[in-house]
Amino acid sequence: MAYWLMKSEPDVYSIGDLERDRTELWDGVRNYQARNFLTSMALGDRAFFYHSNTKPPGIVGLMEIIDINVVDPTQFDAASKYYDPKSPPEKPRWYTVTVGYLETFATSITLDDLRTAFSPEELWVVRRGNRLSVMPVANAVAEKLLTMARSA
DNA sequence: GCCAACGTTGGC
DNA sequence: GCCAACGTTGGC
Repeated sequence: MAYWLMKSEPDVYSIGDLERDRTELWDGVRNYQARNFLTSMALGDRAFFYHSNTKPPGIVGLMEIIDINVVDPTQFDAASKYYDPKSPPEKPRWYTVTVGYLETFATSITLDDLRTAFSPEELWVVRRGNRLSVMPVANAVAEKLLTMARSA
């Protein structure tokens, strides 16, 4: 089982929204590196939910990957802000996953906490200028994150 | 294929 | 609201 980190702005979609909805199709990723990580995911993988563009940014909960290789429907929706007119319907450009809610951490792990605990090499989200919205998390790092989340 | 212009992300 | 980082686009 692999671990990942997935970002969302809480004003757009938050861990509270996922707790209410229970499952969610993770649409709108329009970056090839992030998409390649999405298509690398396996059923049962876990993903840390990261709140970006908020105060304070940080990891707020845990999700499970419950469906994989899902064609992102918003790429064909002309009314969507994620519409991609260059994506051929017979060979869609953008794939994603469906996530399921697992837990909201009693205390979120802020970006400051992450910088204290991990190097930029260990955890990509603490890299300067990092804009990737989906990234892998090494198992050893994931286990430490879970310990941090549950010992607070 | 290069690279300047542009747009977006996301911390602060 | 600002701006650094950086991916994408498009002219050549």
